[in-house]
Amino acid sequence: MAHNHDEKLKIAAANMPNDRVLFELSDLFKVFGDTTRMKILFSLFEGELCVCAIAELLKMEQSAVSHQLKILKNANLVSFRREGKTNCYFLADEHVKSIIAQGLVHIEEEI
Amino acid sequence: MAHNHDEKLKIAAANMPNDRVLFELSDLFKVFGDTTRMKILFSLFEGELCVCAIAELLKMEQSAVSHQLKILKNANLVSFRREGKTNCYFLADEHVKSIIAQGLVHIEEEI
DNA sequence: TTATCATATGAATATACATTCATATATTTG
DNA sequence: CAAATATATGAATGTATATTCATATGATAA
Repeated sequence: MAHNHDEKLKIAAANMPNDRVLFELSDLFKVFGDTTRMKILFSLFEGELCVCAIAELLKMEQSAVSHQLKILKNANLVSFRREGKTNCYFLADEHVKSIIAQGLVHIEEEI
Repeated sequence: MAHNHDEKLKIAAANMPNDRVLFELSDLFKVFGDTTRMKILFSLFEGELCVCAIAELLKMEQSAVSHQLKILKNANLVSFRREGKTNCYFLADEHVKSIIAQGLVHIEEEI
């Protein structure tokens, strides 16, 4: 036990969210932390798209896109509706854009 | 080439950010996507802390904390100042809180 | 029903990464 | 200077995960 910082530690500890919140928060951001998923989200900014359209746009295999869409769906970032043989995916709500917008502000401020 | 979705694809493609932005964005969110780093960020919400204080608070090895602080520093989420033998880390700017706040809004809205 | 199209999914693989361990660096104190 | 303290860092390891491949499911059309 080296130098003392009990006061500051108490304050920091008192303001630390519980584990559930910490896990859910980092799990949420983890979903944004992948280029493929980020591309998928941006592709849905202007409206819904079916899986094969996304795959064509990103030049990726349909399977890979489906796997990532599942992750996005589990995180409540996208939803979909069935239309005949296709599944049309769309952004689940406006938070998605808000969160990305905050990220954009940050990266655009680096000199 | 199955059914047609050229119109929607054009719109989506036109609004897709360039690769640099996509990479920087997902790289930024990736940094938030880890429980340890999230804890470190929250521990700095009320003010600066030295490395050993963070390690003590999180009950983690100093080395692990240092490694994660480096990642946070590279992402411009934290800065530090030298004070004698210790390094005092603090949040780099208010974006950090804004981004986390947006994430909190999202996870708290799940029913 | 059979064939086709659109999507989902399990298993396998390759890569990314968080933590640990050992050690290096830097500052202060004796 | 040597010893102690605070931190940083490279290498190794184990785990998480993105993609691919093969295949299953589900809907429509012939």
